[in-house]
Amino acid sequence: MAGIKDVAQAAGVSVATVSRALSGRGSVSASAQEAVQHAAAELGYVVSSSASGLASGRTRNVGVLVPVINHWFYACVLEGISRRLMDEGYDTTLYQLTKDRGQREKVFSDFLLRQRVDAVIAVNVELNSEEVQALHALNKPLVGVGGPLPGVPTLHVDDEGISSLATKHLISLGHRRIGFIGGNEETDVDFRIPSHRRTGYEKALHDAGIEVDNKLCMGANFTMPQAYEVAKQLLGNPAGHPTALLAASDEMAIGAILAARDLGLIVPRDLSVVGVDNHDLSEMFGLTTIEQRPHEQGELAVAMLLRAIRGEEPAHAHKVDHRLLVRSSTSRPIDET
Amino acid sequence: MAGIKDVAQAAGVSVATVSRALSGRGSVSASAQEAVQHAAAELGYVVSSSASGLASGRTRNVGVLVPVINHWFYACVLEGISRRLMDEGYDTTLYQLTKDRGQREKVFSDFLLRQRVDAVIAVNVELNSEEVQALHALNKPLVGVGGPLPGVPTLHVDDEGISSLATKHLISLGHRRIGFIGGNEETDVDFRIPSHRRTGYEKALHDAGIEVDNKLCMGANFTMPQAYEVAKQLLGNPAGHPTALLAASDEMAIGAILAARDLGLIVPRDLSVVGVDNHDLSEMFGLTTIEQRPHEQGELAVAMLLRAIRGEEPAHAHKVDHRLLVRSSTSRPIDET
DNA sequence: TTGAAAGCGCTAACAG
DNA sequence: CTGTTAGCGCTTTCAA
Repeated sequence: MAGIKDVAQAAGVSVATVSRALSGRGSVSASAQEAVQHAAAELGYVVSSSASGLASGRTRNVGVLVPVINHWFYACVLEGISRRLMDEGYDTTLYQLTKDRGQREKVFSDFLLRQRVDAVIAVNVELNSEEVQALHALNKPLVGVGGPLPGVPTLHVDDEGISSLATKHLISLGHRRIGFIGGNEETDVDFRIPSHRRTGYEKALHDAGIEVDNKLCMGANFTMPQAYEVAKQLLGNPAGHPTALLAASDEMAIGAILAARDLGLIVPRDLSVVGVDNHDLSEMFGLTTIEQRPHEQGELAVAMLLRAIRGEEPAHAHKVDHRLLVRSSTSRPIDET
Repeated sequence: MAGIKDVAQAAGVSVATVSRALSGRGSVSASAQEAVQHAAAELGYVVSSSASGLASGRTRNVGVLVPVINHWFYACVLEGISRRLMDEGYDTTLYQLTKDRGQREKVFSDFLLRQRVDAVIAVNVELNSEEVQALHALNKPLVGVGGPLPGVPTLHVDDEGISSLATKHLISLGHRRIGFIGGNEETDVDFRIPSHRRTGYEKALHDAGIEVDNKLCMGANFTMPQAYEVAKQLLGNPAGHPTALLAASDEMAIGAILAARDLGLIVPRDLSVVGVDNHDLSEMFGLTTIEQRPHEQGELAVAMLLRAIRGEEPAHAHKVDHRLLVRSSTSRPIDET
């Protein structure tokens, strides 16, 4: 392993100049710059992150906190984050937080605080103020994705606006009996995303003078299989089923479509379905949905973080755009006159 | 930030003793051990990974190379890896390799070589011998998941055996015209997993004295939507369709089931379908499949790596078990006598 | 713009 | 079992 000294020697300059030339900090003459670059390439020299980190306090590494990886949203955000970070020459260190309190404390005390990272991105993990404080005290910038964190710049979609928009789409088509498949306690722990989505749904109904019917609202765990089960109950009700259904995620919406099919209902003739996400599978099912772009959210989070790391004006909480994508799973309800 | 000196002072011992007590290397009296532990907890002391890494050459960090994250298999493997690594006190640093050659070289020259990691796990990325050499030269243990790497301990399922088993299952039910949905050039780049799966399928047919019919073999990109399209072509053929279908992944198998349904075919009456994976969605579709457990593969890979890091006898290439899970998507073919 | 030199915080001989 | 001390390889004053 070539060290900085070897490069200095080969380039005929001091180690200080090599350091400056390679890091871009401090000024270096064009000739020295060139010589160093050349020598470094020749020797295959790469700075040691430990040594550089120890001396400078900067690690060029960002910690990313996620609750799960095997889930469309998180995987996409993660891809966006790691891609952008790599472009900027940063490493991505992954911390998967489980429900286990002990493990979570350990992540904070043993992992994050061991100074391996310059900054942290929390994806849908609700940090308590102590945790936020701890990072703050270490002067580690923190950006949140997916839910507002007190005093932390955060990136998130407008969950209420999303479900309100979806509901309005159905109402504007003429639907009055609109069902809702949201989250359950289990999925509502961190940011109450399901709750917010339900609120938007209810608001839109209210605004249209439609009463909320709790019997039309079901909870599931954001997976296709569970939404399938739940939708079957909703749609199989002999007292009559809703003419439209809003699901808090595309995967659940697809589960509902499959449930409808298995009951012999034609979508959208007998049932309109709207989801949220614009998941990779939604096009295949002709699913009308509200698009959110998790990759972009990840990339934006990195951009915000870099500003903070570089000490530029801190970006503030920030809503991510969403838009209605109308496909073939929604239409006017059957005229029952 | 409390440093090792503060702890030493508080515990009334030398920094060397603190280091020994906290790292478990070298012997420390019970009383000193206790005093150090106490002082460290009191002061909220955590070793600086940069300083420790610089002094010892060990970083307690493992680099993981993956081609994508947003895919069931990779996400599961990643979850398994990061969970086990965290249990062992290691961090997980993620490197997402794109097809871009330049970026890939950069990962090697700039990222891995900057000594941030103690070892590397490559998940379905085919490293060339130079890359393997580079890691070897740096004395960084390397473990592969998902494909044999020359001279590298690797964990992988027996792709040929898997598809052979699946095919035999169909043959034993009485099927003779068995279609196959495999990968395409795009998905075959790294380890030719699709090719191996096709080979197993063909072998099983041969063994049963059935000729391979290329018209029954289609390629797709391992996604549900594309498999849906491809299956439609296969099943819609007016000259007659196969009575059974083997897909190289569960997602593709589900795409085929949906295609069959949309053509009015009943699974398994008119068409038996087998997949590979035991994906989260497979149960919901009653899909008969060959199970592979990616979480376990990730965990096993970590175990192998830790042996190498600790200098124990190197684990060798290793096949992961698979098993046939019969559900309701396969049955005897209709008796057409 | 450059070089000399003092650390960064820890580990690992080494000596006791 | 414990303390002393010399680095680990770089960054960053400081002075030139």
